[in-house]
Amino acid sequence: MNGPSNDGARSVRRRRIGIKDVAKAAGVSITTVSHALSGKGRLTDETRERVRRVADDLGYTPHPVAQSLASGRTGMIAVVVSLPGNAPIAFTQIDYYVALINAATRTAVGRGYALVVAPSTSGPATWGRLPLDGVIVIDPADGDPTLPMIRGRGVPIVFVGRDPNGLPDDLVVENDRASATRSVLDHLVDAGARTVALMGLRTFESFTEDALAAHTAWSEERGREPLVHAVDADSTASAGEFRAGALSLLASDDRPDAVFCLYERQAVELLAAARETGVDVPAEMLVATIAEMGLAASSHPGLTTLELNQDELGVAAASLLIDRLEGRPAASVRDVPTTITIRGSTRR
Amino acid sequence: MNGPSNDGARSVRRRRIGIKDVAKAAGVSITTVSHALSGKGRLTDETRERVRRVADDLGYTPHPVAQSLASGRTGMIAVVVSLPGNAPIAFTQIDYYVALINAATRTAVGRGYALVVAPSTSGPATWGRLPLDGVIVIDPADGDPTLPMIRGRGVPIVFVGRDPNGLPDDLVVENDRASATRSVLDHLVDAGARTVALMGLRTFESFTEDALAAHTAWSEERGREPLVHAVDADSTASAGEFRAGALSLLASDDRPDAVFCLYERQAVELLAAARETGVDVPAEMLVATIAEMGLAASSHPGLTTLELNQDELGVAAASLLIDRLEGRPAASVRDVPTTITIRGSTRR
DNA sequence: CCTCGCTGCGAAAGCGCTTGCGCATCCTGT
DNA sequence: ACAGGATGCGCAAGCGCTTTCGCAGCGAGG
Repeated sequence: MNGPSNDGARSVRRRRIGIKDVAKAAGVSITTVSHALSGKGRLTDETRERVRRVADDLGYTPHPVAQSLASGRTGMIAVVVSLPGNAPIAFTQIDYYVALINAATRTAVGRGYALVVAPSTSGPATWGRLPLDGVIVIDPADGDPTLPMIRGRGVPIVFVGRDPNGLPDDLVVENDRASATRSVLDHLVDAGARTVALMGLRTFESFTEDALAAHTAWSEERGREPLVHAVDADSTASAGEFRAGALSLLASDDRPDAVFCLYERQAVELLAAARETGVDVPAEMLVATIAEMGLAASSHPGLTTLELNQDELGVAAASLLIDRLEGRPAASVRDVPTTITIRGSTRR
Repeated sequence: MNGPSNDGARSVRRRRIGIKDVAKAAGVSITTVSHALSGKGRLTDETRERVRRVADDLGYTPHPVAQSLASGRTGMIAVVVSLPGNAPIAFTQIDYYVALINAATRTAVGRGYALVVAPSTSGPATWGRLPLDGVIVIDPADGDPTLPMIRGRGVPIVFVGRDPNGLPDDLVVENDRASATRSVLDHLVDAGARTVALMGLRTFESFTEDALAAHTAWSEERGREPLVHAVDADSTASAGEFRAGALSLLASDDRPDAVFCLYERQAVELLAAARETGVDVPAEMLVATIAEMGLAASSHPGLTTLELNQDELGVAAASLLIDRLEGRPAASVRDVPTTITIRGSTRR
């Protein structure tokens, strides 16, 4: 912590030391300095090493902005969660997003990129200024006003989950929702269910739509009427709305004996509502949901969950984007497998 | 969305349109375009307006990197939470940080800056590349290896909470912890407490130290031995460690009849431990803590909390930094008041 | 009629780096 | 001994903007 201090008069503001200073000190050209530090060019190991040492001694760090302008690459990628701004819950509260972003961050840093998290509510002030090589958009929502801004940047984008209004050649990382949904429904039947309902939200995201379609097809294959109970709200739904939806399901005439909730908070409220109205889970009703918030393990009974494998999604998204940035060929769509974690809510 | 498409061969990758294109299209020099768009220089309103329209029509957006290099300002500030990397809990889980950062983001964006959140674990890859005008460091921790890196950038820094190893002229936004601590202790006495203990952690942060000192002084003024019960862990403590500390406090010979916990999770565990060992809160023991995680309102009984007013801290931090960046004179330290929210845990 | 100040605009010099290419020098094979 | 390639390094042209400064043109004051 005791840097150089014998710099004569107390420096009003010491000029940043640049590549020219290093060149002068090492007695070489700036080209050579640049090459020495970047590992490019043709230099003897001795020169390379000497330049590096001089640079270190001087405490030289390249000016990132100049570097970016000259090279055309910034080494920065942004990740944004496309949640409605008025959501009663920030994406930081949702384990699913946090884990996914952490995994993406580790991957990006490991490959020499910095990853910044942009607030979902960022406007042009952010999207216009950020010097980005690429963007990861998580759960692109229909009608999100920031999506056109991001697309307008003209940088490569990887979507985690398909953009409902996207182009066919978008780069996408996602789960195979159809088969994931079917695997849950199958599990419920295996666990003894006769009628399996799907609980979602009225305003469908692409995600919800896929699950719905899969449920419909699955039901029809079994010659059953698809039983869907959609709560009248979008994904910004409050606990109260979920609770009301749960109570209405429990009170309905054709109450199903198994429910697959597409939202974890929905399942939690269903559990609470069931306890309140004296419906026993899992004896009278099986409940499964998708792991999002990390609430499933600690609810009573524990909730069987469909795991989307966020870590793998995050790694895949970052890898796909960086491969693309570096011109490496890669498939434009990557499917990440899902798994089911069985807990008390579907164990009789 | 239907840009010019008569560019001969199908554009392999359409060249970004730059200031030169706008200048050509508007029949002026690039200087004039720059001036027109930035509102500087001497131009007739008519020219200004015309250039703006042309720029819009062409869909021109200035290249942020070039802009930064030329102007020397990037319009970006970073915020980082200085939490140990091995913390069992991410800062995104802590309401206090999330609210603070949100407030800072709103303030920054409102003043034309983009604010990026850097992972606390970021290394040189991030800190070297990010083109930053300034940094906000939240809760600088003693020995955090990223702090020197950030200081090394040479950009202005605002600390939320004082850096234990900081310089006297650091820009700091903080609460007056001494008086805040005293106000809580006073409240506990008002609520009927006779002996008030302070529960903290063995490895002290500057925050903890201030509270400790205040508690000691306060106790001595009342002619009492200061009762401190420090849990043997740092702020990365797990629930189990907090629980063990709580049990040991409850079992001690000179069990206090009021406790001020410096960490909210600590208070939650104390409540649980008290229930378990048959100590009634608030009848036999009053408990107060600092609002961090948003758990206080929903515990049983509700926890009386000291509110640090995160929103105001965030706004103040961003404002202070930006004032400094823009050369506006400002005090280097800003105190944000605290408030106490009284709940069941101190209401007899 | 000449000077002066003001107005509207553009030329050009950077900002601090990266990189294509050219120029010596040296080594190798014949 | 000499051509030809390999090697080590530097020149200079950018990257796309901002900003200083200078240059005309013009109206007004003396």
